[in-house]
Amino acid sequence: MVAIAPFARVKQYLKRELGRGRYPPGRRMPSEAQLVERFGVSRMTVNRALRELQVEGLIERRQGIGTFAAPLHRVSSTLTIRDLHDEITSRGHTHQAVVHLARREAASVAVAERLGVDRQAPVFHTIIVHRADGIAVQCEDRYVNPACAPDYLAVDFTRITPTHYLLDVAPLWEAQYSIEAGPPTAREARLLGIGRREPCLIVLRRTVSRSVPITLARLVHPGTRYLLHGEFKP
Amino acid sequence: MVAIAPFARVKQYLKRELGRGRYPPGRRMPSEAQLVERFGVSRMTVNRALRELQVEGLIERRQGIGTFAAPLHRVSSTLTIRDLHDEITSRGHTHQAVVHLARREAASVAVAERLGVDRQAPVFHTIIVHRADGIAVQCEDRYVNPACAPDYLAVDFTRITPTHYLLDVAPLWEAQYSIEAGPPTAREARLLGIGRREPCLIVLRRTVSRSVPITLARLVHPGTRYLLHGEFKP
DNA sequence: GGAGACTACTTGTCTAGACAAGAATCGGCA
DNA sequence: TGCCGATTCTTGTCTAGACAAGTAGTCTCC
Repeated sequence: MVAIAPFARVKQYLKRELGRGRYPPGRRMPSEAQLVERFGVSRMTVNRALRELQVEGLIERRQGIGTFAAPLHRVSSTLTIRDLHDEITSRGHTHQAVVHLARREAASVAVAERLGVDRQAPVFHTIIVHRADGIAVQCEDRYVNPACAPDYLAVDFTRITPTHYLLDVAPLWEAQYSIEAGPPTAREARLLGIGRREPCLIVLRRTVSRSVPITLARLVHPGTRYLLHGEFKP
Repeated sequence: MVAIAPFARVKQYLKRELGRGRYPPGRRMPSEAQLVERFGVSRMTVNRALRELQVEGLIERRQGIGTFAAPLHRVSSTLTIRDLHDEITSRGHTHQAVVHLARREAASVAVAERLGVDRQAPVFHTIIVHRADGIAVQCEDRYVNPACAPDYLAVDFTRITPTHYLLDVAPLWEAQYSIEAGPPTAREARLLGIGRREPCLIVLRRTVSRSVPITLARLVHPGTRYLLHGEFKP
């Protein structure tokens, strides 16, 4: 396809017009029929262009009403969370994991509730510090539901990260996460080799597969040694 | 459409099989022709299902070769950054903005470089503290390229947030951002009414519209009063 | 043995037409 | 006036067929 595909041409045109401010948020955009006529393509082609723009959040469509420029006052981008091992090694650094705890425990009330198990039921608990070129960049404190990964404790976490292993065991999942800044706990500060008052980026993540909670993770990164970054591209 | 649409049925089936681990990463998946036969639908319908799964990152497709289960060792979600005003008021809180600085300045070397203007060229600089129910939740330190928004300083920022205004002036843009934890500057601590050692969530954002840098922003949130949250849904 | 043509299979895309369903408008009728 | 149905416009979806283009294997001919 040396020339640009028709559906892409329609898309490009509409994007450019949106970028020029021709369609401010809420303004009605051309209907499919109008675009069919203007570009001399079939309706399916126009429909695909519009559907993709809708997925990208640039327009809103309502059956029976029409197509409208989306209010761009929220902007979204895909945030990719990669396996930490990949992330470190792909930048040419060496990754090393030190296991400080890996055992079966009785679930506390808070853990039991969020992990969907009974109070005092056995759960797996690991604490692993990840280092890039010898420098501690993450303290990973994780609880795992044994029902989902019965062999979790047998994994050699110096070679396979928990994230990686859990993705193999439970391929598709959903997760809720929050990102905040805060101080490390005393133990985390000691394991990371930082001061107790040093600001840390703390990610809390709860992972669910087919309605069954799999794992709770608290990922603590020393603020000066780690940052999330990303890019928006409408 | 009371019954589920055919393309969604195909999608759902493949998602379920992926979730059950039937197609581990890299495994070949059924071809379009096979799915057409199995579901008794047209190829366009199957194609749409597969295309959407591809966009969601669940499968990889290569022309001439076939369709394959994607390696799920990176997981992505859409991170939505909303206008702070919307975010606060939509939760039933009141939003208040206090302008602490709004003036024209000569660009420093660092600002000039990142904003794509000459050194010492005039740029706009605003410092605004945003409060939710009277509590400071963000200190917004922003530089704006005058070429993109000549009337920037005339805006009443107690009523319209800079983000909102800039989105109106330059509708479509790209942004790079980074999120880290760190201490506030002395001035930020004073403006936010927090201690100098209190951990803060710091977002740095650079926004570009059609290759022209628009604005640089440093958004500082007291760690205990703000958190980003989100959700992955494959 | 090697090179090139041929074939089969894959995904990528487009077309013209069709029906369904949601929403607004207009006309007629009580 | 007020209500109800018909019409029209919109998006949502599906179909059957078509051609293009990338890949891999096979077959033939030199």
